[in-house]
Amino acid sequence: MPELPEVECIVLWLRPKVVGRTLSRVEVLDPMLARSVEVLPLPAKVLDLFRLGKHVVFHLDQGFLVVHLRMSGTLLWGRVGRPAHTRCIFHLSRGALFFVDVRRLGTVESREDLELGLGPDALSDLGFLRSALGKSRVPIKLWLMNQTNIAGIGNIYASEILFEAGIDPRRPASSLTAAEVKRLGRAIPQVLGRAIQCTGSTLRDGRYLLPNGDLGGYAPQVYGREGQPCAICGRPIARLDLGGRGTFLCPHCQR
DNA sequence: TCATCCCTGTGG
DNA sequence: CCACAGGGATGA
Repeated sequence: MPELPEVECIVLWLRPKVVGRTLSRVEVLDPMLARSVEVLPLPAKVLDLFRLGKHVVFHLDQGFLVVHLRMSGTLLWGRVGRPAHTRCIFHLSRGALFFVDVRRLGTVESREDLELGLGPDALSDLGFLRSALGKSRVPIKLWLMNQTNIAGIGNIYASEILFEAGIDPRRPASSLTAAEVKRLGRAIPQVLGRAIQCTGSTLRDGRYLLPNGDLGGYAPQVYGREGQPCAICGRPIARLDLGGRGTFLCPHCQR
């Protein structure tokens, strides 16, 4: 479900609620994500909460708790009762955080380090793009979605960013001209920043929510809009398959 | 570098 | 019923 903007919004919302509080218990309801949670020394103080790529990281006084929401996970703050599909509950002083995940693909792990194998964050300095892209012949959209290349971009925003940059998602990464790399470097923070300002995107299935239950307000320009008119030229948005994922573009505006 | 798989739910 | 869903690990 969540890509960089959604995870960023979740973290921004939660940070003031959890930082400084004590994590007394992690109640694992789904054995599928038990993993190394038991190893966690509790109780622990939450020193900080931050985003790393698409991961939510609790910095505890004795290590890190890393949550990955994958396709359908979300974090809901202190609701009365237990939401459907709750897989795990983080019990904090004066509050509880529910990890809800219909598809059960999400993960919770305690770690001593943060070596997650991620490339530079998509909101960091993108000066590396030019040389990095030159080394790969994979379609640019798949390159952007590979977290070891650049961290945080997923299936929605890969399509959105390439529309903003006017680049066809099928183009080999190494085929981009200097001007196109420059446009891409501008489109990435622009699209992601705009999405964060809109508190992320909630698709029709309504799975992504802010921790208080609010919906994200970002309206995609191309993602999920097959057949609808392009905002620039009015011609219909097309859909194609890249790496087994739905890919949306304006064939006229993106070259 | 690809297809396949993990899992569950929804929409056409 | 089948296609598809915001992610990523795996193995051919």
